[in-house]
Amino acid sequence: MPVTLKDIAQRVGFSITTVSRALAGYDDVAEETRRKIIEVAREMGYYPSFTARSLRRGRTNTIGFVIPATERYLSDPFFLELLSGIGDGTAEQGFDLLVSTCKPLEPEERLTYERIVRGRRVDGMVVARTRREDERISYLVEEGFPLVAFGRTALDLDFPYIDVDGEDGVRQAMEHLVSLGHRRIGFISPPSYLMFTEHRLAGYKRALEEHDLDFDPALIVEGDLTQSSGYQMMGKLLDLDSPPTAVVCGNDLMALGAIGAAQERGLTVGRDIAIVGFDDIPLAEHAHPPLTTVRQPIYEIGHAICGMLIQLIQGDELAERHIILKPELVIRESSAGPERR
Amino acid sequence: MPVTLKDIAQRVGFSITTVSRALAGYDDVAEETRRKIIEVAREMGYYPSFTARSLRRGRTNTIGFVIPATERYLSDPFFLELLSGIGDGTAEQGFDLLVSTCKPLEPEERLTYERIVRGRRVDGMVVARTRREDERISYLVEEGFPLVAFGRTALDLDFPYIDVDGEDGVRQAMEHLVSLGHRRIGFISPPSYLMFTEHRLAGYKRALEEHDLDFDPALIVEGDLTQSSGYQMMGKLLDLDSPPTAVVCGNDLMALGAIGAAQERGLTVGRDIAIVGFDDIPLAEHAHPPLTTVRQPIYEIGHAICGMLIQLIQGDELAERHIILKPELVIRESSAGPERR
DNA sequence: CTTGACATCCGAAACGTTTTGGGGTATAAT
DNA sequence: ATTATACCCCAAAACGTTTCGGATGTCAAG
Repeated sequence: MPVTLKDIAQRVGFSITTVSRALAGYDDVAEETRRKIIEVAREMGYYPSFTARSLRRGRTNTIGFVIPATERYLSDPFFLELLSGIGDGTAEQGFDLLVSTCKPLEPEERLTYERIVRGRRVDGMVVARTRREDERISYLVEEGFPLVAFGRTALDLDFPYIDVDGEDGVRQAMEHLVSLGHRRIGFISPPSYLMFTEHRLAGYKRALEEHDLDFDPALIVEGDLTQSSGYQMMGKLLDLDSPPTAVVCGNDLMALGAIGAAQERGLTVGRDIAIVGFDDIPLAEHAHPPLTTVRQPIYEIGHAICGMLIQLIQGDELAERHIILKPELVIRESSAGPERR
Repeated sequence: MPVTLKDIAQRVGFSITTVSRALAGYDDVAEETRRKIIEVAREMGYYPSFTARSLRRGRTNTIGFVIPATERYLSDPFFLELLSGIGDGTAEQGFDLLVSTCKPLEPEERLTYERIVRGRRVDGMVVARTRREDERISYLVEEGFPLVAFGRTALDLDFPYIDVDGEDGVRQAMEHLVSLGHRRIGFISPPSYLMFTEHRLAGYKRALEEHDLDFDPALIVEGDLTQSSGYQMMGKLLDLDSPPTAVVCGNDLMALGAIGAAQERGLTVGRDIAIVGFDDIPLAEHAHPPLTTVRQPIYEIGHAICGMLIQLIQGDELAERHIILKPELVIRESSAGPERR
């Protein structure tokens, strides 16, 4: 029972074409007629049918985003912040956002993408948490489907992305720790299949080299980006015969877990041990102690990705197809020198 | 250039109708023909057009969810968990999920709903964080649009919802604190326009009465559900001439902020002061100290809401239109008696 | 009086699917 | 030989837009 163009046409006594063109603002309809049509349309509560319009135009004005949910209880605020950046970006341009969640790396992930892409459900996709060999990206590129990614890959494919220079970020964190006097610095790494792991690890290693510090494999442990894995991995590091005096974590959530583990062993974080995160999620600032971390502007990146994607969809050329942002070290109280001990 | 039924029809030499019916599994097409059609369809990579199908069927197989984002940097893991519950629920039933974010209470919120509902963009809506006079719900009910809410309202309207018994939850928390020996208990309230605030506050007041404790308005402060407001409000409580020995918070995020504020003043949470949250987000368990909180099964509720909504959309009757779940108090280390001081 | 220009309007096709209401052709029953 | 009965197939309409290519009427210029 929704009102259609036909209903309006009948009521005003003009054709469907004229009604459509009047509402669309074409200049080949008389002012008088347009006024009348607009009035009746409003009066009858007309609202164009999204599906009919999409079918005709061959565009859905919708973009898709599949959240790679590693756990059942998706908890990383990273995604929420990214989501709100993307959401605001789409809304501003009159687009909608289709969201799915899907476990990464599983065959069902491919099916999710196929369903969305092949069904022409959306006009473009956002891909986040890129992987070294990212099947999602190779699939989309192969299909010639518009996408913009948050992150790079190791693939030899050209696709538009925004990324943060993780190597530089971790290097900054390391500089900071070294300047505080730390010599044994641990690293709680993200899963190795993720592309940014490689960058962050490279930053860690480069900083060691630059300061002539030994590389000790025992100081590198791999978590899965959850708080509880940060907690566990920190436990492992602290149980070493010669534990680190500072630890850099692959993301803030793991850093929060690491803080918990350290505190549980009676250590005062920021005095007895330094802990640094990555992301600067809202929780970091208000953690206890406030977390020193490498800030990446997640919301802004989501917003910018949206802008690029919509440009692509509209057939425009992108001014920059590859954007790499420098992150910023935010020093708070979770990091301090070992000498205070 | 996507493959359509027409393309297949041309290739196999049957009509579009027959191709459609073969693929849809009707029994009035010969086995031999069906085999052939299915084979060719797969070979050509046929995938039905979502828009065409939606237009014809008058259904989009999509449900909508507008996240009421109070801040720019949406950070409450509550929504992420709810989102994954809803997302999994929709995916399981072959539905899609359309997500928007919108500041609550602003006129633009109404427009967002209108755009989605009037454009017949989705088949039903999920409404979360219900308010006392919830304009979103009155609008949807008025339009006769399918919805299921997470939470009740003060409106005299019948609509399906799932809610958690917040009064009972806070009462349980209070029982726990009183049994530990606390007599001055503070309450960091959620914003008063939210419906669940009323319930949780009622639980607080009822517990006071049941234990003949004085009601002191100074012990009630109102936050906005963010961590930083929890931090600020806790500061206010601790600055009182006679500060509380225990504090119940309207949600976990505020509780985490409250913990930070207490610790900053040199208090050991769980010994010098007891703090209790509400929600049991993943962060709560791994907080330092682990947070005593009232658990509501957010993911499961999201999942169940989805199930109800899809039933409604399919025209089925709901077994239960109003579900109220009892929450469960999870006792961890952030709460202990005042006597240890 | 014809021509052209301009201002308004509209029929019909198209987007890709689903469904309705048959139609044709065998084979089996009468 | 006729009728019934499966069985298999299809044309056409419909969902609600947008757009292409005119059609019509008016009026001024030639």
